[in-house]
Amino acid sequence: MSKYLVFSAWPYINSEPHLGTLLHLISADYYARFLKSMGNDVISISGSDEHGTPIEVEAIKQHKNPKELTDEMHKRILKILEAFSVELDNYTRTENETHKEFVRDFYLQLEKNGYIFKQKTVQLYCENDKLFLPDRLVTGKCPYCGYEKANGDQCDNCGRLLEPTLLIEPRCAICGSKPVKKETYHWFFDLPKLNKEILKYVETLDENIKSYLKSMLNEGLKPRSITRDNKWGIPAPFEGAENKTIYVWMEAVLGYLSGVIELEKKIDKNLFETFWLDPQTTSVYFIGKDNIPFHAIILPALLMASKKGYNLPKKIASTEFILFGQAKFSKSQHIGVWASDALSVADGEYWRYVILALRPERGDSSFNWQDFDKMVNSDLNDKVGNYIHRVLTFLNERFSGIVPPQESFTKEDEIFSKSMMDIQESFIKLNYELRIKDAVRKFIEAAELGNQYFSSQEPWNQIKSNKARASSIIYNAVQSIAHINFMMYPIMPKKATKLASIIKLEKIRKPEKWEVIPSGTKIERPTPLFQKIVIKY
RNA sequence: GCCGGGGUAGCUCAGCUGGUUAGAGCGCCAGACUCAUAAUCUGGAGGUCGAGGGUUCAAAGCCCUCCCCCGGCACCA
Repeated sequence: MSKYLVFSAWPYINSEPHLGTLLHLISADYYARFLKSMGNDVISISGSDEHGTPIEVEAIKQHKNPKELTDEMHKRILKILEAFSVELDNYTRTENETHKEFVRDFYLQLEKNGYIFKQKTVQLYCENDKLFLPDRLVTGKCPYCGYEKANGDQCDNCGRLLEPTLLIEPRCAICGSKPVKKETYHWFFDLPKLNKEILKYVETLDENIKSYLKSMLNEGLKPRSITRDNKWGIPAPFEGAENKTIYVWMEAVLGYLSGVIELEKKIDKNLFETFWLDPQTTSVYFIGKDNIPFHAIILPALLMASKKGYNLPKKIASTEFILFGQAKFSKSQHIGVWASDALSVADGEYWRYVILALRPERGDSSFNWQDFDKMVNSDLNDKVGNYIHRVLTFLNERFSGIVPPQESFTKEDEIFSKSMMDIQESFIKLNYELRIKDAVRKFIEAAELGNQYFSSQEPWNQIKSNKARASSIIYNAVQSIAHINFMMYPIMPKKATKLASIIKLEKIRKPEKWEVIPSGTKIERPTPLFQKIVIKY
């Protein structure tokens, strides 16, 4: 038994999450469940990331104050997570008091340790909206190509990187008025001071993570600003920073720590020290590739600078993007699948399977409705669902639902049970290697194997002439369902729990041997676990 | 521009420390079976592995050139 901290990137809740956001939450939930079913000691954490300018902007658009907006959004997310069976040990939000307090103390500690300094900067300010404008919220004419709608950070027409101050006729992207240049002070995290340690740490990470960081590390680490001039956020605790907040990114990542403290308070157990400070703990972060620099450089650097001995991220399970057909998910162009749309088409657990089976672990993967149809109706319903159903129905019809004894053990039975155990073992191994997509495939393979065995052994013929043989076949088939149930659990926990109750399993744990359900067990009459769905596309 | 990832059967992808006739799933075609939600099982067709050159006894895999797609390049979360 080992200790694990399982994290999902915190969704930024300025809008409804789409499949890409759900991917990390579902992956983390999947992984935490897998680890628990293996008997490990696991804490899983995530939460709503709710501060910062984009939320303020969204609130202005909706004529609300930011807190109202995020209260609403957080509630919506909780419902969505429930619908997708995501039950982390603590799904919280960055507005919680424990978090805010932890962040303030944390940065004061960093200041004390000499990693914070103050510097003057010039930024564009919108007097109408009373906001310092992030680069992206400034539009204007591109100085290179003359494109009228260039953003402050990049021109979408010619692709060149820009500075907002370079734009000709800059405008506030929110109200369109002309921003003014304004001097301000900001506090910076002295990243270069940790250059050596970071380089050493990065060496411990996977190759693909390293390659993402290459250009950043080659250029050398630069100080990173940690304050912002907006209102909606955690007040910066530094002297003279009264009107400033902590930059959302720099505080949201600390939620991985504060989330454990908050959980600890709720259940009154010493979790924070035993997990965050014990080097034996393995931490796993499920994030998108866009988040790699923050989790592989900034977060570890912050943890180092605190000098508290916190565990640095051990495994960063980053994924590429899920594309919608050929196109990237896009809010503005309404490309993609959003949580509530997804739920109106199919049960959240079907989506869990589809999302995990598509997990873009190597390259971008693309989603289309034809494949979705096939995955739900063929993989889930026809292969897995029908295998379970045909076996349990046969058991009910011919054996009154009582698991028969194993009266013979043929060569075929041996091959079948061994192959099933092998599949289970590789399922486990792949999961520990974080090759979740392949592990999920094993679950389907298990059902295929079951169908092959059942079809080739023909218990419906055997029962006419050789009831003892039929007994053994059904006995083996029932055992295989228990193994499939174990693999199903992290993928579709509610379905698996329902199945477990049908086959009279109290707890879903890794089966150590072939027999899980002893002869003589009375099994309920099954109802189909899955239904086909009709999709119009 | 710089860095990185990708371009493999109709579709989604695996294979990529070079080595038997390039794989899987779906789709398609044919057959088997009837316990089961017309579900399942078996077999088959189908690819000049983005283009061109090179290294090698041997390349999808290594090197060079080029084309296409995607992402990052730090105050966007």
